[in-house]
Amino acid sequence: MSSSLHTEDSQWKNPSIYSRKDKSLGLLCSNFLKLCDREGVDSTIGLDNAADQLGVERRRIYDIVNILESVGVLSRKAKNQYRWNGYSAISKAVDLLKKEGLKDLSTVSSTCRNVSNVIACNNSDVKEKGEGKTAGSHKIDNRKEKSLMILAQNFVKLFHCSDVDLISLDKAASALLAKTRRLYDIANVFVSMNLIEKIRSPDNGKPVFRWIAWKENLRTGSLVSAKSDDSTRRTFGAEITNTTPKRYRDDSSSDVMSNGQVKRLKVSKDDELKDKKQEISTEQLNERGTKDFVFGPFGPSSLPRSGISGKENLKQIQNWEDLASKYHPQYQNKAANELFAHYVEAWESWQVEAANELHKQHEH
DNA sequence: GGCTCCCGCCAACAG
DNA sequence: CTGTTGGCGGGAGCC
Repeated sequence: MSSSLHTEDSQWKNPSIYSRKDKSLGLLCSNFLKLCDREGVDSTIGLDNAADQLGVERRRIYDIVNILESVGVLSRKAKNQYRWNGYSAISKAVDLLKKEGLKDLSTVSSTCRNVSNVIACNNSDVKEKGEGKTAGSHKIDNRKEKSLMILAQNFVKLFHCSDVDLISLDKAASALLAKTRRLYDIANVFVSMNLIEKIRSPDNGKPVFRWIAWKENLRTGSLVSAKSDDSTRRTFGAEITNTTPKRYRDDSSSDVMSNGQVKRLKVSKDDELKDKKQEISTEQLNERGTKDFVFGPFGPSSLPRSGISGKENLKQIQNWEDLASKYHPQYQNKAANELFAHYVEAWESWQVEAANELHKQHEH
């Protein structure tokens, strides 16, 4: 108790070493996934427990859970209870999302014209939730529309329903009528799941994201973070002493799970960036013994948009975009900025328009 | 200096 | 009402 050997050797204990990276959503997500995955079948995740195990506030768990739910790995069972669906659920969910997105595209609404806007608009229509409420047609949950889950789903659609491979958060934000800040959260989680990756635009070095899970031929995924032996995980768990002990559940912690094995792995700080997805092995995750992780029904044969040569074109166009981005800083005043914005929007618009055309005549 | 994005306030929502 | 969820943006860390 009072034996506080306060010497200067306690490096990881020194509050001045604090790095916000140690608390990033992505890292937390990795740990959370580990937590979930180690449980066998019938794994029910308790938010309190999870927060406790990971040494973070509940608030952060909500963020992660919502995003994870958007791609199906989790689903809400009850208050404070989530069910772990496994990684195999992702392809299904994404597939569905893609279908949804494409459908929305074909039924172009009046004002919504390009992919982004269609996606952004489509959640403003009715939810068709059976017949629960009698004449309960008041203003639709504005709150719900803006939820992280919906936004995350739309973000996914953006990748799968448009021809662009590289998407900057900036663009995505304006496309989805959302705040960029929120997309950072989502992107970080997806990155930690290896669904997408962040790369730099060659010219300007502006970060953009690209979908990398189960690409063309390799049908296994990624999600390396789930298990694997990569010891690049940062310290975490019960070691975060400086994590504002503000509002945790009391110590009586009824450990639902066996005992937290999420203890610190003790690794050096900077090396996680090295091994990105790079090598996506065929297995390395299905060691749980269950039928998890199948990733079957997701082939390259999607995108009915028969863009044979169009694809090439669009690739080309992307360069233009990058080019445009590069020039962005040149515009100083507001007017010019808006002009630029218009330009970008126009670019997106016509691109999609073309896709739509193909779509239509493909329909017949 | 701009890009990232953690933190936690506090308002909806559920019980 | 209390407790749970989670939008939201201030502002600080990081490049």
